[in-house]
Amino acid sequence: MEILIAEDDEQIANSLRKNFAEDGNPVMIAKDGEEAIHFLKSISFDVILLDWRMPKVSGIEVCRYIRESGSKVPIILLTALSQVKNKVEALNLGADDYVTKPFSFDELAARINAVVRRYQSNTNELIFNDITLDLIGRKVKTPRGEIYLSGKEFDLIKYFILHKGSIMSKEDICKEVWGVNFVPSTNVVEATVKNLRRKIEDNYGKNLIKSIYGEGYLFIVE
Amino acid sequence: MEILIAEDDEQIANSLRKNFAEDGNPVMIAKDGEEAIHFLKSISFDVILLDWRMPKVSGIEVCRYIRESGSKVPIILLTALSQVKNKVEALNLGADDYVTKPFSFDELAARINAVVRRYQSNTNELIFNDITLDLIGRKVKTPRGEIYLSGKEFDLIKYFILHKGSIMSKEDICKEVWGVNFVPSTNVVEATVKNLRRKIEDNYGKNLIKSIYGEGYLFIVE
DNA sequence: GTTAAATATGAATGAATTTTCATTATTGTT
DNA sequence: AACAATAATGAAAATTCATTCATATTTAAC
Repeated sequence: MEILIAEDDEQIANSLRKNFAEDGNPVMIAKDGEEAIHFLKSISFDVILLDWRMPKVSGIEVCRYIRESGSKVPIILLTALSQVKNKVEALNLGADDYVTKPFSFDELAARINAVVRRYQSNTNELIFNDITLDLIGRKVKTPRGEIYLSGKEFDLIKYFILHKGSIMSKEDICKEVWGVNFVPSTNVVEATVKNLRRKIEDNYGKNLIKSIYGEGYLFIVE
Repeated sequence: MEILIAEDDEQIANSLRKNFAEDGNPVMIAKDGEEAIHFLKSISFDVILLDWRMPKVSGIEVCRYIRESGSKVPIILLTALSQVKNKVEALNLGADDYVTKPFSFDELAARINAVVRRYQSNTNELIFNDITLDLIGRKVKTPRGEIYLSGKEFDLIKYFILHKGSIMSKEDICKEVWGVNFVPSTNVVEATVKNLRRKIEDNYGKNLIKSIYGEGYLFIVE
């Protein structure tokens, strides 16, 4: 989980970085709001922690900037200001949570999990590496352009990405993609996999769907 | 916004009810966790406030019950327990926020707005009267059963519901449903409207799509 | 290496959807 | 009421998609 921390107090920033690193989460630190906005223009994060008081551009202004740019990324304000009117202002501006210093790292981590969980469980995108499924528009986007998939192919790649990294039996795939009471007497599944493979490969260069002899398919995670 | 409050302290409960009522939000009060679960079985709320310590069933158990039943409704724990381990436990169980007593009503209201905003902005359903579009499953549900729509028909009814109550020109409909650079030389739009009308009428009894001579279509809101 | 089972593939079929088109019906205006 | 413009309709044509089938290739086990 990529985390952006905008915090001018080096001690706090480094302590957070250390804690997150222990949990295996890479952290990027911006020393003021201006730098945070600079990072945000080119990198996408899973959650953003903002100190309120920072040089140049304040956390609350960064928050406003993010929301005005249309992003829904989870934002947590992280500040010494404990007055109700500050909290209300931040939350109304689109922040997802507000934690006052000093705080416990465990609580912060739990709050981050809560907002990220909510964000991801309700998002309309399914992302795998640089392949993004737009679940509502039913489009597949990659840096190399859009992949045009038919309905069944889209359902199939969605199932694959949702179960990436583990072997999926053909029976289970069938149940989910073709419907509970559909028992194929032919090789529809294989045929659809074939077509999907071709389209991914055309766009992606390599194939991501591996066959496991006698067991099913595996969507590869590197 | 329908709010459920589970709180055994009558004074707190009534004070909250009064405050929410001033903002025009109807409130339902459960005096313990058991009653809260009872309400939840038949009524749907926009947000749920749970006291941790309550007779019979605790707030944290209600929270667990809600998440296990598959609901994603926003939940805020509202308690005197301020220890970090309690907060962490609640948030990890699926609560969206945790507010410790005593709290300011303004802050609580702002936190409610934050979680509800997040919840609603990312919902995958489009509801009109008793017609529900499942935007991801691309299904249309009504109390009289499911309506089976083809791709174009689904896109069209989605556009209609999003713009209900105002006249939609055929050019605008075309742009959105068929794509920006599609200029029909035939009456595709009318033909698709016809098919959609028939399917809605078969299920719904009456037609909801009105033609405005010379201007376009209007999806009726009573 | 052989073999049998499992999987992959290209082409053909069948079904559903989308679009077209000719005709009919409706609307607003005179 | 007559007219012209607009909209609705049924059926046909075109297209796309899902499925089937026959054949080829790959795999694991012997």
